Amino acid sequence: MDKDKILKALAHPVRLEILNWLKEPEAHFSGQEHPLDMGVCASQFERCGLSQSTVSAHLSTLTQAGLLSTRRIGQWVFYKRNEDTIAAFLKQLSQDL
Amino acid sequence: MDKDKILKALAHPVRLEILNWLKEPEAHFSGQEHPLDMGVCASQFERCGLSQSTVSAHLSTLTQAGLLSTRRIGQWVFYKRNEDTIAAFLKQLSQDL
DNA sequence: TCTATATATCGGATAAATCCGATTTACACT
DNA sequence: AGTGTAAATCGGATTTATCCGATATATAGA
Repeated sequence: MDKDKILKALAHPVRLEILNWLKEPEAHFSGQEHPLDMGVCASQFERCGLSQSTVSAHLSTLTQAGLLSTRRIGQWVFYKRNEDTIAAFLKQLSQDL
Repeated sequence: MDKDKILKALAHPVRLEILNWLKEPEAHFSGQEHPLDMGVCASQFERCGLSQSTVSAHLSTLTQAGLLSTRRIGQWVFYKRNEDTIAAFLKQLSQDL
């Protein structure tokens, strides 16, 4: 749990938005072809208005920070929030900050 | 309370360190000439190893984000944590994140 | 008013982050 | 093997952040 890395990952509005969308996948990604319990497909996040490569980089930043977990199924990669890490981070921040 | 601004302000280890030092001024700034209940004098933070101008900029970033409050007394500027904003930020982050 | 000290701001160099289009890699299906 | 789709990576342009030394501003006191 790298606090500095997580804080850097959170310091961008689009990445915050992605995390926020993933709190309620049903509310934001109901149109997805695949069942939502697999996670949300990477391409779905291009709705933020950025290019595929940029979105991929943001997803990577969040994943590297431990905030998202990924699962490849076939040619797709599905993303979910890593609630354990998020909770641990919030707990530590509440103590440290 | 600008959450994005605060997250950006927290995304630097030196600024986190400054906030951390200010949690216990007695423990870290006992050598200060002025009474600590005024706050901690700006120059004290140069112990992070950065130049005066850079430290001033970091303090400004934290202040602009609302995380620090300042008080000028004579030629000195004293800094304190703004616990209200910090608590409000943590509360909102716990809800939003 | 002159000098000394503390802090803020300016100018500019370097480093890091952000973004895109193009390419590569990974996988599925003929 | 060959094609199609999804995602990651590369190369490079632009922007933003970080940092310093030098200068400007603010205050204190002789």
